[in-house]
Amino acid sequence: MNDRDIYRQMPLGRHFAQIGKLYFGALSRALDHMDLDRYYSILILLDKSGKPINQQYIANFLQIDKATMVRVIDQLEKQEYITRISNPEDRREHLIKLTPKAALVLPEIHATIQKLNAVAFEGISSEQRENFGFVLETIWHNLAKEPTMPIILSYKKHRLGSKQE
Amino acid sequence: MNDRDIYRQMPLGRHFAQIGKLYFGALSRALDHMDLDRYYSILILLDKSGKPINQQYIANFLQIDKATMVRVIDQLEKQEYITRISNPEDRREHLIKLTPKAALVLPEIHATIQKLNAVAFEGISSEQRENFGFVLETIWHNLAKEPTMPIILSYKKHRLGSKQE
DNA sequence: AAGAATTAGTTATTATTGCCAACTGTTGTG
DNA sequence: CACAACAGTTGGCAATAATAACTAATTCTT
Repeated sequence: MNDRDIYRQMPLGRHFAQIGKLYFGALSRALDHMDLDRYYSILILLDKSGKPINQQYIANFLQIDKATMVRVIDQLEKQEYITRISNPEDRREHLIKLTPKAALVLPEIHATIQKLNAVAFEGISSEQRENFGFVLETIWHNLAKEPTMPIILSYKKHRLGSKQE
Repeated sequence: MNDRDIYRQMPLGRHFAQIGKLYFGALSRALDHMDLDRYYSILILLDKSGKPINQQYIANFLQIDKATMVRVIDQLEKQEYITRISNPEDRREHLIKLTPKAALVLPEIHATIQKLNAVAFEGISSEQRENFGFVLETIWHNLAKEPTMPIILSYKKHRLGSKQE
């Protein structure tokens, strides 16, 4: 069996993981000049939601546990991309709101993602692409029903200066 | 915008990562009774290759660095799934060979993966599935050409007993 | 054929991550 | 009013994989 065939025999999840890795590597690279490490997703979520949302909601949406979320929010707040506002209607909640600084960088983030998506889908017809999206969602649904072990997933951007092979 | 629409706006890579996580969670769960933590992939690679291969080759194939590979191999060797053999033709190399114990568990691993793949693709026509595979490979190629930051990806199985939400 | 460069593998060190458990303060429920 | 449930916070921890520096074996250079 040659490499290509063996590759096809690998567990499906491995391909997803690998591609996810490639994608975030490219995205990190393209947005490297921002001090944002990763967590673009949080800003995007807030942006698209169009209204302040609390931490627990974000954590659920992004499938991160709330303790981790606290630290991410801390970081983003320190960098002045977001602010915490205590919700007067439920003082347990902290509503997270985008700052003007975030509004400034979001267009570039969106544009970069669009561009990267375009690269990813190069040579693929819009029909195929649509089908792909459908299958992706279906797989997600199918697997979400399966019993699982808790799995820790981390995408960590490495410090600069590490060599590239 | 509702959650579903927002989800669609998230970076493509996020979906891959998430699905990869689900997949490995389910796989780990299904194969929990084996003492194999993860690294099924190495056994599969060795199995499909049909011949002993050296560590560097495995590391390249699975995109793991060689230092990490040493530990994985150590672990698998201790558990007697593989053996290291010094290659007489190039004594720098250690050829990795599956043991009878590995041969014993491999059928179940393969079967479990097949079953899980079947679950994942439930409700998807073989045509769609084929198209999906094609798109996946294309995306991989497209992204592999992009400049990237080094990204550390880890899928870590958690100890038992942790609660599931 | 001797010395330099490369390669496979190893070890030690290190930074990072994101989980869990335990805690505080707030709200809802009986 | 007591008790449960919930949002957020903090500390501690286990796991991971990367880099760098090293050894031993091989190949390349001149």
